[in-house]
Amino acid sequence: MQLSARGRYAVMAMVDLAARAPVRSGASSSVPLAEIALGQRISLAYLEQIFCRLRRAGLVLAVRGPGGGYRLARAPAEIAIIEIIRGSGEPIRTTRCRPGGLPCPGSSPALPGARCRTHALWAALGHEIERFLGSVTLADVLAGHPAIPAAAA
Amino acid sequence: MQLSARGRYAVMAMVDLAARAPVRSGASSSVPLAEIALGQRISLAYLEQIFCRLRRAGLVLAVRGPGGGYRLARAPAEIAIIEIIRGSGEPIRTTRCRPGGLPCPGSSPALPGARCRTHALWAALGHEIERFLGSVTLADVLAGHPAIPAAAA
DNA sequence: TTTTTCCCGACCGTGAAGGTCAAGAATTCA
DNA sequence: TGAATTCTTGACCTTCACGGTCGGGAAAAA
Repeated sequence: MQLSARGRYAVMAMVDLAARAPVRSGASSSVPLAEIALGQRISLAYLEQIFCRLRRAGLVLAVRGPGGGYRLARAPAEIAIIEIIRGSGEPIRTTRCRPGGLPCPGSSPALPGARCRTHALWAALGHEIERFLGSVTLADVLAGHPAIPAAAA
Repeated sequence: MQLSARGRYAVMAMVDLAARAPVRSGASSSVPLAEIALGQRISLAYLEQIFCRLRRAGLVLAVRGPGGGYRLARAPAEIAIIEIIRGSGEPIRTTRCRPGGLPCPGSSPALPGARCRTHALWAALGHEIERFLGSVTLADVLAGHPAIPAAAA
């Protein structure tokens, strides 16, 4: 059970972006990737890949040319962490069962729906993860109390 | 974010073992791995690796020789899924931050505790996953309603 | 003493994660 | 206009851990 670097980097970079944006002079100015790469110690080339996906997911806006960079497409409080992880192309995979009602690899033919006995468990785990990451926003992380909603739940 | 095969196989095999045990004639008889391997379509050699770990974790008991095999060390209701996953040696890794209070790779020196801003988020996610998997037992999965405690929470 | 089963370390191939490179396109400023 | 800056994109490469095999052993029962 592990989170890959891409999803983690994506969230780290978005947090960094959100943190830098308000400091700028202009209200709607953008932050170049080079700055974030430096701050988060992520290679610029790799970060470009990630932001390309985030842009296509509609989470950030790109501005080219001198003085350009990236901006959040929405307010930090309106962006859930799950959106960033999904937007980065990182899948939440808890099963390897085939989709579309096909029988799971380990299922016995006698079982109802040809689902393996553990299928519901993995599905529930996936939902639980998505529920949690959907309940935390960029603003929460920035404010430094992302654990609160989880502990309270 | 994905669960590796080892942890998943471990749980599948334990469920299978728990399901087969009551069917046996003797009350405390054991199930040979070959049977489980066949039922779950997992290679016997790989399954042996996994059960070796589960045994060392104290989750199953091994009996050698003809008529031997494995038995659950405890009642299904007393075995939480998280124990199986931990016992199989699968780590729940949501961060890559260095342990022991060392600064996270991406942390800015100005941040308190030299923790990256997303550290608390990943830690909370890890706790959430462990909480869920700790709330479901082998008996729940066998009974077929492992999703209930999650949905209710 | 043979069979069955667990025990365990060594080994290996593959796929995907993680990361680099290079060429290009849009935009701004001098 | 042209040069600098920054995003855009696809192709490419490298490493490594996962998933899996192999082979020899040891215990226990028949």
